[in-house]
Amino acid sequence: MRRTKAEAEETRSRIIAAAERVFYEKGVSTSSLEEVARAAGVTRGAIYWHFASKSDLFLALSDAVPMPQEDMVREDCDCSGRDVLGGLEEIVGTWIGLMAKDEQRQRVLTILLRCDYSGELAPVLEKQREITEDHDALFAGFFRRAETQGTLSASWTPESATRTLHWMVQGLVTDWLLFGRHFDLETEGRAALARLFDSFRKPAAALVGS
Amino acid sequence: MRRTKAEAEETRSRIIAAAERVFYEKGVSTSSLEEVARAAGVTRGAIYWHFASKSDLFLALSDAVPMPQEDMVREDCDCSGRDVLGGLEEIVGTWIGLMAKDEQRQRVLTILLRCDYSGELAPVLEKQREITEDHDALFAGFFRRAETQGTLSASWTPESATRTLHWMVQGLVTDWLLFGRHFDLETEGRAALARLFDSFRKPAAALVGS
DNA sequence: CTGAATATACAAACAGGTTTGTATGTCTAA
DNA sequence: TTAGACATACAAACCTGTTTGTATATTCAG
Repeated sequence: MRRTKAEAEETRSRIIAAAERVFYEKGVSTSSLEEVARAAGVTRGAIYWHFASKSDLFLALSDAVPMPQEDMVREDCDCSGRDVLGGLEEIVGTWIGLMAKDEQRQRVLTILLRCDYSGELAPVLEKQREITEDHDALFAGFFRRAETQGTLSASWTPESATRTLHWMVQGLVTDWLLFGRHFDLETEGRAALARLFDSFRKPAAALVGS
Repeated sequence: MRRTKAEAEETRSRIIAAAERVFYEKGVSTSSLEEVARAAGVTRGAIYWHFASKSDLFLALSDAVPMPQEDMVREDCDCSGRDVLGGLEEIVGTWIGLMAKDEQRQRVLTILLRCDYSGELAPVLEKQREITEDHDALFAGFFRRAETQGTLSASWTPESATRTLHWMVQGLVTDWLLFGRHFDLETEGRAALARLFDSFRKPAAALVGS
């Protein structure tokens, strides 16, 4: 019965994959480790060998997929050039496109959105909060640079712009994931982004009075 | 032990109030009916007399507080006058102010945001979805009227404006409720609304070039 | 290189607590 | 008296965490 290390690692990922399916279909709090085990073709013994508890497994699952800002951070330096706002818009738009295609990420994010964080899962929520803070700090940096450049409209502050952008993207994705993907995420998302960033930008005085 | 009708009705509402406290503190899935009963000063027998099950109690709790659009709908006809966009902004702003003050509503909404809708609670989510749809339809009506009036900026359609407004308000309130009310809801909310509606409105050509 | 010793990677069984739903008892307002 | 409004008691279903068993990889002495 003893498996090789490679095989053990494979059962571990099989368990995570099974948890993804089961949690996605039945919700985290309502599904038992027995169900996950069956879906993975193992017994609860295997799960308890690889993970300390259900919340530990849940944590591993949420770690298995990169969070938004981890994707976006990479692009940070690329667009520090001239058009800061355009660069940020492109970064966010790219991420939305990524989400629209990656079904695994959609499932995991859906699980994270639906689950009840009270009790054992509280630390996961805390982690989410920290991630969000880093995320916002990164965005605020962009807007501050735009402000310095003079390209940010006077009616926005870097902080308010960050928050509004954050809220809109979160609302967009939440709406799409929780309510049955009833619109085209990338198209709608990019269009909404374009309009929002249009309001971020200083009005081009030259074009007025045509 | 037999109570009068008025007393029984009071027991019922005591149970709901207790459920509100317990669910808010411990989360829906992690708290038992025994805990709710203790918090209400009764036994589970009383709960099972008034409610068929835990999800039934949960449903009653979510019905106990009016949902956003039920507040806003009342104001519908008042502002159908001249400044449609200003009227809508005022309606939403008023509702945000209402939320900022009503602690019961804050708790119930927080419970609804945190809980795991998979399984027994699925019908509640469906209800939420329908409410949201009505809500959006109402808002879209405003924007259509604004479009007819010619006050809606050409870069927005009634639908896109509705969605963006929806996402922003939802993001605003979610952020505020789930992450410890770390900013002033009414101030930030009204400011964000003002900026968003500023971008909804047609640019005032007369003011340019001063 | 080889076989014994040991650690691994699970399966299976066990013990225990919790929670749910229900059935029944009981007191009292109507 | 009777039906309503509970309290109490009970049974059954889960689910979790732990323990035990065990076949097999690894490892390491010789």
